Amino acid sequence: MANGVMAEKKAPARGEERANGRARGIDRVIALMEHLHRLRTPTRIADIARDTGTPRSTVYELVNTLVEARWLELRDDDGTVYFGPAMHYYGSDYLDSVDLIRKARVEVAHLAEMSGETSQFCMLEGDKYLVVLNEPGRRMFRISSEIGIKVPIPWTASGRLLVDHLKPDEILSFIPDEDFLLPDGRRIARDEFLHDIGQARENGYVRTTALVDRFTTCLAAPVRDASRQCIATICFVIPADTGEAEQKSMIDLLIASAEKLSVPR
Amino acid sequence: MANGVMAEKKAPARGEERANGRARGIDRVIALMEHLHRLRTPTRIADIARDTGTPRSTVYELVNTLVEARWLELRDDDGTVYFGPAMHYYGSDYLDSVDLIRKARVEVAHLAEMSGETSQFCMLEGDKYLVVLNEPGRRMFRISSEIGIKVPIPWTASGRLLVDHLKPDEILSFIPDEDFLLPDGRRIARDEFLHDIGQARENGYVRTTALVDRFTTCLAAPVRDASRQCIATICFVIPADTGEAEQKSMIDLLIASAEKLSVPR
DNA sequence: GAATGTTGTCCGAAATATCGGACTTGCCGT
DNA sequence: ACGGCAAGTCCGATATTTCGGACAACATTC
Repeated sequence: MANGVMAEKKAPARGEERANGRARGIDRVIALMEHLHRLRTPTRIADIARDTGTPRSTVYELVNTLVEARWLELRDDDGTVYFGPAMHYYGSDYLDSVDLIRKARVEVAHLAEMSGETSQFCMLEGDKYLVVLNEPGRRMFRISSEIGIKVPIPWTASGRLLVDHLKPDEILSFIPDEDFLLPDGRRIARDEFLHDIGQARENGYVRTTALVDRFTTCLAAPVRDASRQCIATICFVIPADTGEAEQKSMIDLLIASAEKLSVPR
Repeated sequence: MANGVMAEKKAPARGEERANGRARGIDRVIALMEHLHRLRTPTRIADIARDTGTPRSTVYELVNTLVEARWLELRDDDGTVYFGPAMHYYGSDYLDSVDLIRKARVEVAHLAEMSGETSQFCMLEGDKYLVVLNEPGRRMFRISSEIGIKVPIPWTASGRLLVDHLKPDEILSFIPDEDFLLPDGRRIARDEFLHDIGQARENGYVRTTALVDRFTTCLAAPVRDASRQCIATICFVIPADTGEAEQKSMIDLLIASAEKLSVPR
């Protein structure tokens, strides 16, 4: 295998499995795009075929079609493909069409510019947390964006705000058990997690340190809808050794921005 | 017709026309997405069917699939569909994967924040100009983004830089005749256009006023590759009555940013 | 330089996705 | 209340797309 890509799941087409291997082109394409998004790197066609369980001849056929439409681009001359400009155009149309996100973009950009630190706008999708907007700061100590990548709720500061409308037992049944296990093997205690959530609601913000990454602190503030439910968060991702005074003033910035995005009380 | 959408072209599937109306699902989907991007507004399914020349039952079937994959979203409860979050995720992956664009994002954001005015990053696609990145200023006097929308080269300030590696006769044969006709019916004189281009190359920037829009001025500076060819531009879109001193300092900002994005001489 | 593996193209067969049209439901104006 | 129109669902037939496998062109290894 010339590329370090591992088969992830031998994705079974999409939706329901079909008895024989045959699938619609559109379902193959959806699987292909999801696969590229998971890998987040230009990928060779043969690897796509293997890892998505799509016949090789079919992938070649579809990739040709998609490259022509600029949904995909051939990269580097090393026979890899990745997303093309059309995805950016359609994605921009989406961002502009959603009121809250359009406003959040201004806030996130402003926060990142003001502070020089990475600022994000996050929401839930199902029982997972994900980054919707990411504005790298001047420091930019994390290069690869994680936009649209699902992450377990307990791994994140924002997650502690996004479930704060649920009762403790609802929270624990909402979040899958395995999501309390951090990537480094540590396990987040359920009662501590619930305690954090109560604390966060009281404070109007949340801070976590060294959760996913040993040297990173996250600061987050809640964006609330008319019913005071937290529908999104806005946050900073900063080095853990940032001074307390600086952190305090960043929290104030966050709360002000979050307030602007929230439906007025 | 309950919606003000006009049939644009009765799009003939994609690629080559097929004798009978039958087409692949993937080609139908590509036509559908391009259609939404052209309209840039949530659209009813029946209208999509009519305007793309796709059978109604087929569109319903495909839209269901795409909504499930979050490529599309049902909007408003008024039965319209538009792009969904997946497009944003894939589009972000694209932006992050292209070196020049990733760097340009920082510059454009910075310029918009500094000046409070709308800043853009533009490139050619075929013989058309298009906006790749758009950061609205605080003023934000133009709401709808035009990201990924093809515009005739002569209509734009940046266009006068993007063709400056061609000889005069090459330029005139590169740009379609009808592209010299402005939306308001005026026609751009070819020799004036060529003169502008020469001037722009000499100055290292270009300014246009009241081209597409009577009250708008555009300032643009060239991003050049190793062979000194202009491969992109970075620009401001400002009210035409902006003071000269302010414009001058904005031009300096532009040139500095464009220089940073260019391959060093 | 033979053996082995990888990339990309091509082709015919068969399984099936697309399509047309019928049908239901709901809305609107008269 | 009624007729006309649009939205959305459903179903069977058939034109077409997917798929497997063969093949050629290169690259890599021993």
